[in-house]
Amino acid sequence: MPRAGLDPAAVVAAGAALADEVGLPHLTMGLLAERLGVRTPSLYKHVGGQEDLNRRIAALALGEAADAVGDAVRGWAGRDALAAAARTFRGFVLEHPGRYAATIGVEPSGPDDPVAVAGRRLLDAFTAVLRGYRIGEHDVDHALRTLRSLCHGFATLQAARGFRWSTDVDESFDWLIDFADRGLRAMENTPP
Amino acid sequence: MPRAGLDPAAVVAAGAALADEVGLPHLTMGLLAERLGVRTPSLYKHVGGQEDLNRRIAALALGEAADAVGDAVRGWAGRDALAAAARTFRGFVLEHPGRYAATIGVEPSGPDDPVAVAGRRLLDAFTAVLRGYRIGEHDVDHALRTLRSLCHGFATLQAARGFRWSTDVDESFDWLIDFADRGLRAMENTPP
DNA sequence: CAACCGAAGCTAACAAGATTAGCTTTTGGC
DNA sequence: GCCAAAAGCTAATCTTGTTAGCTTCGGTTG
Repeated sequence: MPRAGLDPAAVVAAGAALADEVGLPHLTMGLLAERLGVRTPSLYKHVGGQEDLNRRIAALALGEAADAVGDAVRGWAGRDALAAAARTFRGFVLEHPGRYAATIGVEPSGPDDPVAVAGRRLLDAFTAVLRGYRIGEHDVDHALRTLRSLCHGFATLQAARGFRWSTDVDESFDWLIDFADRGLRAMENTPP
Repeated sequence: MPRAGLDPAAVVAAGAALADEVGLPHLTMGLLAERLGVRTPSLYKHVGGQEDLNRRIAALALGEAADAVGDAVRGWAGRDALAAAARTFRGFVLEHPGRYAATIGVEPSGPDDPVAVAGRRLLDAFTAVLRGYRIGEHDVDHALRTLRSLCHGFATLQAARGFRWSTDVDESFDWLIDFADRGLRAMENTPP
C-alpha cells in the first residue's frame, strides 16, 4: 500500500480548499481524510486537531489575502489604490469563503503567532491605501478600522447571500468604493 | 414530578440567552436542556432540532434589533438618526453576540419566513435613517447596503475581538459615524 | 367524579464526528 | 541490508444530535 506523502502544509491546503467548496461548517475531519485518500486518524500526524487545523487555515487565508491586496495596491495611490484593495479583498472572500470564514474569531496566542503575523500583513496592505489620503496621524487607526469594517462587512454579507433583493451587487460595491473615497477625503485635514 | 411547562418561545428565548453567554458554537442541545431543567430529547417537543432552533433565534434577534434601532431613530433625522441607529445596532450586537451570530447565513425559505419578515423590519429602520440624506432614489439601495456593511462589519469584528491594538474602540466608532455622515452627504445630489 | 386523550417528559438506542491508543509498515540514512 | 522515526491503520472511547417508544400529567368531557 503506497504512502500518501502528506505533510502539514498539504493537509492545511486541502482543508482550505475543501472549506471553500463545502463551507467551513461542513468541513469535517472525515471528509478531509477522504479527499486526501487517507483514514481520519492519520490526519492527526500532521495537525493537532480541528482547532489547530482551523488556525492554520486562517493563517494561510490571511497570508494569501495580504499578498493579493498588497500586489493589487502596488503602484497605485488614492482612489485607485482604494478601489484595487477593496475589489481584490472582496474577490478573495467570494472565491475563498471557507478559508476566510476560518479567520473570524481566531485569537492569536501572541505576537509571533502566524495568524497574528499574517493579519498584520493584511492590515499593512490597507494602511498603505490610507497613505494616499491626508488622514491625520491620530486618525489613521480609526480610518483603518472603518475601512476594514466596510470591506469585511460587505464581503461577508455577500458571501452569506445577505443581499437578497434585485439591485446589482457589483454596482453597490462600486458605489461603496465611491462612498469610501469621498468619506476619506472629507475626513482629511482634521487637526490631530 | 412536576412538569417544566415549556413552549417553543421559552426554549428559543433560553437558547438565545445561552448563546449570548457561551457563544453560539458552544450552544448545545444538552446544555440548553440542562438550563431549562429538562432532559435533552424533551426539547424536540418544542423545536425541530438544532437548525430550526438557530432559525428561530435568528428571527428573534432580528426582531429585537429592529425594535431597538427603530425606537432609537424615532424623532431624529440626519446625523443624529445615523448616530442613534449605528450606536444602537452595535450595542445590540455587543450585548447579544450569540443571537446575532445566529442570524448570519440563514436563508429565508420565502417572503413570509419570520426571518425574512424581521430582517426586512431591521432594514426598514436603517432605510429611515437614509431619508435624512438627499440620496437619489436610484442610490438608496446602494447606500443601504453600504451602511449595513459598515455597521455589521464593525460590530462583528469588535464582538470577535478583532480590534486588537490599543486605540480606543468607542472612539473609532464615533469616527466611523462621522465618516459615514460625511460620506453620505458627499453622495447627495448625484443625478439618478 | 371518573374516564380519556393529547401533549410533555423520560429512558434507551442509534448515528456521526473527533480524538486517542497502540500496532504495522514504509522509508531514508547508515 | 539494517533500523529508527515517521506515516498510516484498526479499534475503541467520548460527545452530541436525533429518533423511537413508553409513561404520566392535566385539562376536557361524559
